Amino acid sequence: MDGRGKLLKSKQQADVFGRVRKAHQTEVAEDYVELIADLIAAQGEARAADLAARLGVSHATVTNTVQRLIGAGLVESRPYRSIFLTDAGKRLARVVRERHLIVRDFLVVIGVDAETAENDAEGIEHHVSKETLEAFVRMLRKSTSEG
Amino acid sequence: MDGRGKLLKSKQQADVFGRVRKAHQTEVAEDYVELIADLIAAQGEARAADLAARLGVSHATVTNTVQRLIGAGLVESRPYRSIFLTDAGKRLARVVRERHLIVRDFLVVIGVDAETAENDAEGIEHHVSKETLEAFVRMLRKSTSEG
DNA sequence: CACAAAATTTAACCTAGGCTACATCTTTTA
DNA sequence: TAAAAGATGTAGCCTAGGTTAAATTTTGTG
Repeated sequence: MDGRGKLLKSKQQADVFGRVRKAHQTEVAEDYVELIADLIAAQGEARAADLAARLGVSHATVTNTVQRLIGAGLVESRPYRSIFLTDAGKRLARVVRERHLIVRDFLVVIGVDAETAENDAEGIEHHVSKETLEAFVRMLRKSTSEG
Repeated sequence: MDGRGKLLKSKQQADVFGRVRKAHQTEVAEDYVELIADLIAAQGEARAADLAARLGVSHATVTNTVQRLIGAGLVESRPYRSIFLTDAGKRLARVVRERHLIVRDFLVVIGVDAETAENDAEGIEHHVSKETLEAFVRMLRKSTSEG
């Protein structure tokens, strides 16, 4: 417990915050794509109304965001029709889903209850680097081989 | 590895996303307050220019945000003078700093290198619930008593 | 002490991501 | 099949958090 030690250099610290800001910009895209994939898997299609209900936002907000995701090449949709993932969207969804499950299962393994793990994973997952995710996987494997 | 199982109920899932959105709104406040406290501790005062350099944003952005934090009762400042924390701001800074250190040290303990731990902690810390933080502390204690 | 440099404020603008209200299209059903 | 219900789109608005450029205040120095 040595505390934080000396301050980082300004530029270094600015890079850290910059990365976090950048992560924020991708979070919404990741959440939508993940949710669209889940809905398609569970119900055969993803409707804007379902997304709105599950995200807890208005359908107008969903329309806005879906337009941006179309622009980003992650999603396809024709007026008044349901929403599909492009190949890029499907790839992203797969990555996001795997990461989500790893974070959630990791939290459970260290003693967090299942519901809290699900909740916290939703916020944490977007900020977990490749290295940290690998550390999570190692812990998961260890717990499996032990228990 | 059972996957995610059935979909959550819409309302339940909306609550999860709602919590994450709410966390986002507090992140900037937490980052500023934490940084202001660090700067005061290290340099005796917190200037807008320092905040801007360390956050990697323009000084105009800092001015905007500081105005909002003043409105939120976390920060005090007179025109052209440096920035201080209110009592509420100091309390928040203490909580945020402790949580940050726990997350960072926890990541190190599970095998993440120090620099990545510092980077990821900055993003993760805002999304860690009390329960998960307690699980982190337990792991930290275990590693201390073991190693 | 005046003036240049540095810091801060202000103004005008942008995007993301929210909202409500209203218009329009689709689907269901009487 | 026509009207009601439900889903989607559109318009106009808001806040947070960014930007650059120009104005102002403070500070440091010749």
